[in-house]
Amino acid sequence: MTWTQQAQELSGLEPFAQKALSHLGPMDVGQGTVLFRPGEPVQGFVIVLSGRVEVFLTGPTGREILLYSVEPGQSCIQSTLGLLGGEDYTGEAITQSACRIVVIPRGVFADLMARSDVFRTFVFKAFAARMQTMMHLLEKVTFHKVEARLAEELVARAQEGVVHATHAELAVMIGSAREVVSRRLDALARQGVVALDRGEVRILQPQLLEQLSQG
Amino acid sequence: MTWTQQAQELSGLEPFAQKALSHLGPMDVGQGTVLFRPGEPVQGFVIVLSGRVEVFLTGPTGREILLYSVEPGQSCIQSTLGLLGGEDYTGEAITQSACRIVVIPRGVFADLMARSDVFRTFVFKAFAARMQTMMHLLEKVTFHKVEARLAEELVARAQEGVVHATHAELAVMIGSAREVVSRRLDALARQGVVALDRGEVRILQPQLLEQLSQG
DNA sequence: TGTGGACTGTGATCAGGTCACAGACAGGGA
DNA sequence: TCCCTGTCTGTGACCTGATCACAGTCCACA
Repeated sequence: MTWTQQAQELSGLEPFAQKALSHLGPMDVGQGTVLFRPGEPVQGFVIVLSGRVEVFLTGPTGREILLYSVEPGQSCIQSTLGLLGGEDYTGEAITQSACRIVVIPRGVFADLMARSDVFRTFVFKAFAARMQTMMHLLEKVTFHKVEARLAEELVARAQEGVVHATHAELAVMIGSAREVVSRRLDALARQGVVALDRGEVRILQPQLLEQLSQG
Repeated sequence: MTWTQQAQELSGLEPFAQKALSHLGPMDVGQGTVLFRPGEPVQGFVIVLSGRVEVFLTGPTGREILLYSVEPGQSCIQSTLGLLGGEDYTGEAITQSACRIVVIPRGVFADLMARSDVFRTFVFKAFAARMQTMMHLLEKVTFHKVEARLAEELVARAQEGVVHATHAELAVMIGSAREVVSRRLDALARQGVVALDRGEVRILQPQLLEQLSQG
């Protein structure tokens, strides 16, 4: 079985497309690897088979915001921008865990876009989804308060009622500053909504948090 | 001559695609018309032949931010999101002047995407460009100061050294509040960088403004 | 045991968003 | 001509959030 079967959305690929892709070997990259940086020319279209890649935008002061994370079976749409418009990356992609990825070079990408319905749909849907995500992110950053964004992020990231992340990491996720997150968390803790520990936030009142995330 | 020749990027369309599109009549809409609102289902793919359409994001408090404006020959990519991912609009599109537009319905759109290289490239490039714009917007709103954003906008909007816009309109363009813009403009005026009048800003020192826009 | 590095807490300061309201100006009607 | 109304602009007060400058605090590892 080739790697194309690992990505559900690509498992229905036409035989000729399967063949074109089967030549490309998946590559393994360790945690913390920088897949691309702002300003770099685009190498190819990236698909993540396992692990997770996070894409950040970095401001001139060094502050960062998480644009989106790429889960297994998804593609890193940033790379498409360059392939289509010829523009360089604006974001920075870092593997959040050890990852297995496939890089589809320009030529193969263009060919498949022209000939494979399945591949084209895959790319387009991913594109549309990311665009939607970006719009929502913009909306949140522009109009929502830090408290609401933080509450939403905590709810979203919780696994069995616990979020494993430092205040600095949470700040990046919601596009704020570490100190601000610390103070907000402190306030939430004093209200008994969460309990704090080094590197983790335990959610005590999920429904209240949910409510706060609405604004 | 059909309307497809009016949009440069579409003038090289394959004959069969030309034919498919020629059935669609352009329609004229007056200034201030709302083409779509957040939450509405997507009707089709919109191309602007003449005039200008502006797409806004509106916050719960009523504050707005200009996402992008659609110039003649460009398409409104918002509409593609729905056609691909099935999601509703999140933005609001308003004609900024009297416009002539074409709406390509779902079926025709899907067909052309599959069969016409030129059309597909057109859509994709537009998609990539908007995505890039959105990234830059997000970057500006998140990391840049109001002064820099305002300066940039003034430089970009100036026609013969004059920007015709109210403070409230400028605020929407840069995603800030009217009062803040008023105060900033006031400061710039006191420094002799601009001169203010009801509904217009005259730029006195463009090079200084340019400099401010860098941060 | 202590030491460096990562994580968290805290006060001060400034930019910017929001509210409330006061003028200022333009155009139209009496 | 004068008033009236709606739009545009100016201003003070107040609060949130970003930034800076530290001071603790905890952990891992030598």
